[in-house]
Amino acid sequence: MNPPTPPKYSQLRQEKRSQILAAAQALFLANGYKRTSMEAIRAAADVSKPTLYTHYADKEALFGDVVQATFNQLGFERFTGAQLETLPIQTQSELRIVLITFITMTMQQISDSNYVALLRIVIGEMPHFPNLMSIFRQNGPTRGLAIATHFFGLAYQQGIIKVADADLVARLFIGPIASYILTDGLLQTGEPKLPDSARIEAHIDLFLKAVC
Amino acid sequence: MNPPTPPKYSQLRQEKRSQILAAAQALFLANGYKRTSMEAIRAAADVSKPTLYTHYADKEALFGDVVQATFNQLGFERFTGAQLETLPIQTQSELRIVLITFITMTMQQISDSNYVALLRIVIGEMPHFPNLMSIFRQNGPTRGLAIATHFFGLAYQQGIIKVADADLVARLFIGPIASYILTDGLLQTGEPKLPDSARIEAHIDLFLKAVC
DNA sequence: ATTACACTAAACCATATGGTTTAGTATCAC
DNA sequence: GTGATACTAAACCATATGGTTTAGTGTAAT
Repeated sequence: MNPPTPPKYSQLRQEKRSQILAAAQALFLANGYKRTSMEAIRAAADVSKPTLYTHYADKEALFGDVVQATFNQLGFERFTGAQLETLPIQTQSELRIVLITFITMTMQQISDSNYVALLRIVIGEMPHFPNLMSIFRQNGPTRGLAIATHFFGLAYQQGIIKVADADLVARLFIGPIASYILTDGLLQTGEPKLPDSARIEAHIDLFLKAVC
Repeated sequence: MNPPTPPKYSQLRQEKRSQILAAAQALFLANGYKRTSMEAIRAAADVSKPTLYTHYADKEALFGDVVQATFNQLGFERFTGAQLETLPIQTQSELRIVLITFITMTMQQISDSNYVALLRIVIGEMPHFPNLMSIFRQNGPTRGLAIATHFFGLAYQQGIIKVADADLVARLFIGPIASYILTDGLLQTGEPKLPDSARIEAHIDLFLKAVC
């Protein structure tokens, strides 16, 4: 639909746009919404104010784009529910491997400082930007919980686990991750110290002992 | 040290102070730090600006007091580590009762909208107010985790549970609570729908099956 | 060459904000 | 009644902020 080589007009234009987005992302994630001024973004993007405002109608629009773009960068799409559904799990040892993979990947995301910064800001600004909620439902921990719930529902149907209440199981499984997000990510400013693989496996084994 | 009946001077003064604190609390919790102006606080407290500034040196000082005061109102001191230590737990059924109590009380706190609002703001402002971190270590979920860790360490020593790694056990136990805080409290704007007592007991039983 | 696109610098505007100062009032203690 | 305490209303100040307007520059396409 779009011409494969767009005219050079819009080429320059898109360069500017990505400059703006990058600058805004850095500033918003570092300082939050209210503490970031459009003038600061303009300066960091090395762009004039009229240009800035031709790309984004106002501050809110730019902020929304930053949130969405940051999510996309963090790679939440890698572990989709569809992928989980098609995984051929028949035995407990296969289940164990999938769960370890899931937790390990999630922990990697948490250890990304951009992730924690984004989470922090979204939590703080959610009451003032209602549309953030829907964005988060499709990307953040809420989505992870939904995926896990669906997954454990299937696992029960296949007889791999013995507890029918999928939401309960999912919360028991996701819970420790949530605790790391809370105590080591959000409620602390330094770099989080996350569990190593041995601790992750220990957690999985405890979990399996509970639900199998 | 203080006279039992303070002079009426300071009586008026303290009235004004509590008016200021109440107004500031309502506005900060509802709108956040940056979105709340000193003028708005002054107006809501029905107080003049000079009075406001004789009570609090600046906005930050007032904010700090609001955070601390809100914590005190939420009653975090009720369930201290000392209380947990002195509880006479020898059997699994006793353990079960204590854990149910712990979770039930914690869930009640979570269901307080002031609690979620405070958590939200503290998480958002923590990078800009480093001293908030220490306040939270002594009050919030971090403290809950520390208490639980200590508790399960003792439970293991007494042979009630069979897993030695107290932090691991504590995170498995606290985790589902953290997941509720995250998905139903912080990452959503409406009133959280929390688990009923049947679900809490189901969770405890799963947990006990894992660690006993 | 002219037109349209995209940008720039810089001034401008209205409003908000944290905080201070001025001038004056009511009350309690002596 | 005099002085100290504690307040008030209102003006004031410097700065910041979101957003717009003005006037002008460079460049690709026709």
